[in-house]
Amino acid sequence: MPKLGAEPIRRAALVKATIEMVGDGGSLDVTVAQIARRAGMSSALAHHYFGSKEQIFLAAMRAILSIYAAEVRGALVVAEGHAGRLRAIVHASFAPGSFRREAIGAWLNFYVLAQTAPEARRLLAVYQRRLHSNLMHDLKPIVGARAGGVARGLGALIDGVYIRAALQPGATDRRAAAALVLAYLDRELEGA
Amino acid sequence: MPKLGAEPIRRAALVKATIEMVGDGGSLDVTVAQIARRAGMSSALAHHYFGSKEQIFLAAMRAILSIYAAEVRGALVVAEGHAGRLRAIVHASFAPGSFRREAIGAWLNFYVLAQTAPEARRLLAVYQRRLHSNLMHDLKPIVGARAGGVARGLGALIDGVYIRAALQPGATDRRAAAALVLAYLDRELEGA
DNA sequence: GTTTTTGTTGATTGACGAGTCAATAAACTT
DNA sequence: AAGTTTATTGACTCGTCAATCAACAAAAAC
Repeated sequence: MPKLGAEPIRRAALVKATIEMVGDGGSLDVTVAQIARRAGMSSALAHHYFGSKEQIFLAAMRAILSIYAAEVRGALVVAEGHAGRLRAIVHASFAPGSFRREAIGAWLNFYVLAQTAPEARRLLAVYQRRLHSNLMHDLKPIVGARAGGVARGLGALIDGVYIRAALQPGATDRRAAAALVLAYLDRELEGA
Repeated sequence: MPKLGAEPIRRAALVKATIEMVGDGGSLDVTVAQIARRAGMSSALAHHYFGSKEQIFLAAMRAILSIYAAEVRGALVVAEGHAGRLRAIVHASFAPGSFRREAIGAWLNFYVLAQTAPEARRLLAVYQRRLHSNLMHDLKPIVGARAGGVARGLGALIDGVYIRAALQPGATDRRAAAALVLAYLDRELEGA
């Protein structure tokens, strides 16, 4: 059966399966065997490619974060003006690629992982810093000294909407979620 | 050693230890033995009083929610006017009783628990509904039709601030957190 | 065509942890 | 004083799961 060049395919399959299982199951208590089974291989193979369960989780987290980062980059290139760029960042947070049931569920669980696994914490910190600096870049010219507070508010609000979405499976409307955050943004930009 | 009437003391000690361990450790992966040890008893006794680990967690969650509920009630009796009551609700969310490191950490983890344990989900739903209806009660007279959106925004923002606080141990200022949410509220109430 | 590299798994190990149980002891009841 | 209820634990069971290993298979390299 050994088709050569299997490694990247296997890794990707495991990452995908991990996100699905963690997101759907709503818990980090998934066994390597379950993940491997879903990805169509033995648990031994999963260990072979990733070395440990933690590495599998971290890879899944990296995947989610990089999808999100790509979404933001993509949205920013076509956006115009400071306000437009800020809206683009918000929109990216609720783009179909990131705002799916499993991804949201996985996200919440990775938050928890970040409390114990230093590497997960680091990844999350990178994401948060990048989001913050992206926001600041376009907020400062518009709202000046208030930029810091607004950026923190936006970040917290996005996370809050996410966490709530994770708990209302199905009842979560992407557009409504985005609209809520955009309303906050517009209000803060009023008269600027 | 058997002092009679130990049950309530033991239960309380276990609940306290659970919140501390889950909050500090940042994970639901604490063993009953660890919790019991911290509470100064054997794991067998913990099982004797609670029956299962899940019941211990649920009791801890109930304790956190009831502290919060009491905080809100207390704040509401002295508040005056719709806007004052809304501010009181926000303040209660960041009162020293609830906004402590372990409590915040535990909170985040109970969110995760709610994804898998139906009873935990129910408790959380009760809290969210109560918060929402409290907010609506005083928002409707001021902002009318916009009340629903504002209430959802406030709820999400509070949760978001909490989740971020859970990840920045130490770096979390209670007042700053409250101020952020209050700023949002004030902005929504502007001109009303 | 043999050796090496890559892919793959079943079986096993070793640890850990939830929940049970039997036994012990102090206090309360009668 | 005998019996009952409450408190308490050490030792044990039983299951689960991450990680390892030995072995097998196919492709590549030599």
